[in-house]
Amino acid sequence: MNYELKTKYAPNEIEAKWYQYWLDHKLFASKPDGREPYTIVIPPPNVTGVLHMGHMLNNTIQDILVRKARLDGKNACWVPGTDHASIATEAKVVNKLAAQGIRKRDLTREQFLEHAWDWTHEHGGIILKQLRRLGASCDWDRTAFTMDEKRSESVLKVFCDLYDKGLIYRGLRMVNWDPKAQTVLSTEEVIYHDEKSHLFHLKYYVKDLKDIKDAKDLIAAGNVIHKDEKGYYAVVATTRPETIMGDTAMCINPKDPKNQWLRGHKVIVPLVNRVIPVIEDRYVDVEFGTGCLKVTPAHDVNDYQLGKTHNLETIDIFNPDGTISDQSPLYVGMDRMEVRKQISKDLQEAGLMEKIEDYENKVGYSERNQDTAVEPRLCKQWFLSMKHMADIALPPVLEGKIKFYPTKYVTTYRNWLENIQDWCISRQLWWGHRIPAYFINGGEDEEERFVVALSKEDALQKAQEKYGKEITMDMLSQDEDALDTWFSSWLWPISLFDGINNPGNEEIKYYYPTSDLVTGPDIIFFWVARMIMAGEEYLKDVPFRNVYFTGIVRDEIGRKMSKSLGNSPDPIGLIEKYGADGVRMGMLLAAPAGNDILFKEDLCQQGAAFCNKIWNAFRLVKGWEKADIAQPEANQKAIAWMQATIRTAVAEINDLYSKYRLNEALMTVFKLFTDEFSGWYLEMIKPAYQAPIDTATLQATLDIFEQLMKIIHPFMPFITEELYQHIAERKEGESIMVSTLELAAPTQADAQLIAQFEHAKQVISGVRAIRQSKNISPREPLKLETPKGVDNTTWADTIQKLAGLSEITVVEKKSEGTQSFLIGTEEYAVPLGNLIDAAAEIEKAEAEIKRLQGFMMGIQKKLSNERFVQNAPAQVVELERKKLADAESKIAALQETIKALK
RNA sequence: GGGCGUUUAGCUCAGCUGGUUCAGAGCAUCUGCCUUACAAGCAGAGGGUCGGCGGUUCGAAUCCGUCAACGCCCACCA
Repeated sequence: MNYELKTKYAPNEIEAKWYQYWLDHKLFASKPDGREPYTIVIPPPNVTGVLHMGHMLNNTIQDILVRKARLDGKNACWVPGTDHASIATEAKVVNKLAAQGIRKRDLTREQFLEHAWDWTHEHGGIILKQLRRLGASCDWDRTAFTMDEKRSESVLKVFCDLYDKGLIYRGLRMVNWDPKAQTVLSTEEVIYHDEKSHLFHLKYYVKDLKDIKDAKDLIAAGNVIHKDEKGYYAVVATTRPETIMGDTAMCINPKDPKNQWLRGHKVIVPLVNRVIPVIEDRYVDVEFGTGCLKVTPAHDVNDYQLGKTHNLETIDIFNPDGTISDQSPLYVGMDRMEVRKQISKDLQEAGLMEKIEDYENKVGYSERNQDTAVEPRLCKQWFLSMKHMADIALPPVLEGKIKFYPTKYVTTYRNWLENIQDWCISRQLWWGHRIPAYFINGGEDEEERFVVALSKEDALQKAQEKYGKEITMDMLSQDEDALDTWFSSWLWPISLFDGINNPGNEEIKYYYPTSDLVTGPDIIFFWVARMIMAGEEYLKDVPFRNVYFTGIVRDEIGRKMSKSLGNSPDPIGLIEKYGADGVRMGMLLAAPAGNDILFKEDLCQQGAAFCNKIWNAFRLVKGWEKADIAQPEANQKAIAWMQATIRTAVAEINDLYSKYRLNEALMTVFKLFTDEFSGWYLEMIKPAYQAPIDTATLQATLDIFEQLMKIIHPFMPFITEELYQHIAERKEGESIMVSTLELAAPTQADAQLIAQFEHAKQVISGVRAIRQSKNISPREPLKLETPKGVDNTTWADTIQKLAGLSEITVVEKKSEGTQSFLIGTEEYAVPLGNLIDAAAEIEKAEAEIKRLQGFMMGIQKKLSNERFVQNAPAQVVELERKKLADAESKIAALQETIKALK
């Protein structure tokens, strides 16, 4: 074993080497067996995406959990894959084609899909390659894609099944339209932003109203009547003047005293000159604006409702791309946003604008495409009825069959499910799963005549059964639309194990339900909730037992990381700079469970420093010469203490894992290695310069080191593998990854041992503090006087070694010329002769006495309070008395010191 | 407009069902050390009226009320 250990840890080659080793030996692979399964399905990233910091955090956490499960002896299976991300990917392909001068509309569906697949093959999976750099221990042989054969088949089967169950229907609804992508979106895909805009007050002249005879009475009754030289008019406040071409009514509240005078009249739409009725509906808010609402049934959800109840005409004035259609008498072909500016001008010039106010309102944008406002649009789409889904998805979360971390998301989940709307699942896109519905061409109602079937052959059969034998294959044409991406993602935990196509197969039985899902709270509705629905619907069981919601990765001043801000570091660059282990630690240190993470690059530096620490600790141990000499008792004790410390820390770490408090677990691991092992243990057993170490201690230390590597391994897989391989001779294919760590639970004796050594640490630190304050070199030996009546022997050798003492003596009374320190009420003294600065010491002692006196006063006050003594538990009262007594004896000791100094 | 969450050291956060000298950790800061594993290090030190106010209690960072600031989610008010 001739490994060369350099003084600095160099992660790059080591990481590449071990990742390849793991791959070569298929150490990430999982097959069903007798062990307990531990399953995670990756939240599939967009197939053509690149790794960003959010992925780094998310996948680091998953890898930690998976590696920990392996070390715990479970059969861990982490299934990777990618999502076809229909809108995002289609947009990318459209843009790429546009750059080449090709327009989507000039291509056939088949031609376009060919381009899309080319793009997917070219860029697809880059992100999965990047995950390998991070150390992700996915079972790559299982890599799936939401549009591969098995997943596609699953999606179509589920669609047909839900249609047959009557849960999927096709209907005309007011939906959210993205004019740029030219597709509908589900309500969840619309993000609302506050926007500074204007409230335009438009004049709608009242038709054929020359004079109001009882105007005085009306005004007295509270009416607000507008009139100018051109006649009487109503004022309508709107943020969207460009939609007036679609106005088919004006609405007032029947109870609104201001607008009683308008009842039964007709008004004239400004510029358009269309005559529309004044209708009455209690929906209208009397307080808003003038209480007059323009009604545009084709372009507003509420107006659509009004249109339905009042039987109004619907005029769709927009083309799918957001330009004005020829249904409008004006501005045909102009973009809606341009029209808003233009019509505002035109209205003002025509004297039809009463005023313009500044106004802040919310405007919906596509979640995928944040520069184009979503347009409400009336069209026919496919929907999944959600009532049933909500009913089956709510109980498992409320009853705790699925646990959310942090738990606050249970409320969010519940609120959403209790107010759920039907899910619009069709998209006017080509990149995706094409809806398996076939329309029967010909006839007036061809839009209404369709069948849903897995294949065209099945469709024909169904069509003939439903509509008659005269239907032929030629008459069938498949729906042009594709399904919402999430309609495939929601099956992910099932379809990865082929549970739809092949129900009850060995894999789905073994791996499902999966164990943990690690994802962001932003997709709780899109994905998490819907997976629960699909799981309950198709397997009658939850898809996962725990959901850990990570925070959003922000920069150090709290801004969300984004491409446009340029505040997102390149993850691969970070890995190259600090090593994957360093970056993993850096990410996690900043990631308190359930909070957003404020990422700072220094944290990676801290991670890299920890690697170096581990590396050098190993160099030390590896450099020792062993000799066949007796094991000193102090070493035996040190080993026992270190083992007790490890058992205790591991118990704590396991508890933190179980609560997904991984950052705290990592911190505990870090302190265990840095402080306890490197800072104390190694110093305790370290042989004198060039002296050999006894075999027993060396072996025990290597064993401890190996345990520590296993404890650290989930967090830092690479360096721990490297050192695991150095610690002992390993066979080809052996790996820390598939080793196990079995430790007994900490005992009472462990706790005692640890407490005992904590005391010894305080003695050592006390002496060191004196050295520091007196500027005494650590190499200059000192003496220590310890009080009688305490255990001065157990750790005497160690104290002597680490505090640099030549002797420890037990004294009745400390000698002259010493500087002392207190541990509890015990006084320890270091003889320093003329190094003592009496005046300074006295001053310090007096200050401490003063502090203690104040402390005592507080306690005395408490104790003299009868109600405290009567009501507080005896233990608490007793404790206060002890505090008082302790403080008293401390003061006595200090006074003694002062006296001696004088 | 509704709901949820946060507020503890310069920064990021722990402090469970009120009571162990309970005010903590890591980082940062300051001081001293190139002590042959590590200066990517070691040793030591300083630093907070626990967001404000009020209440419950013998006792509150912890429970209750209220106010403030910040953040998130949901909602059809033009």
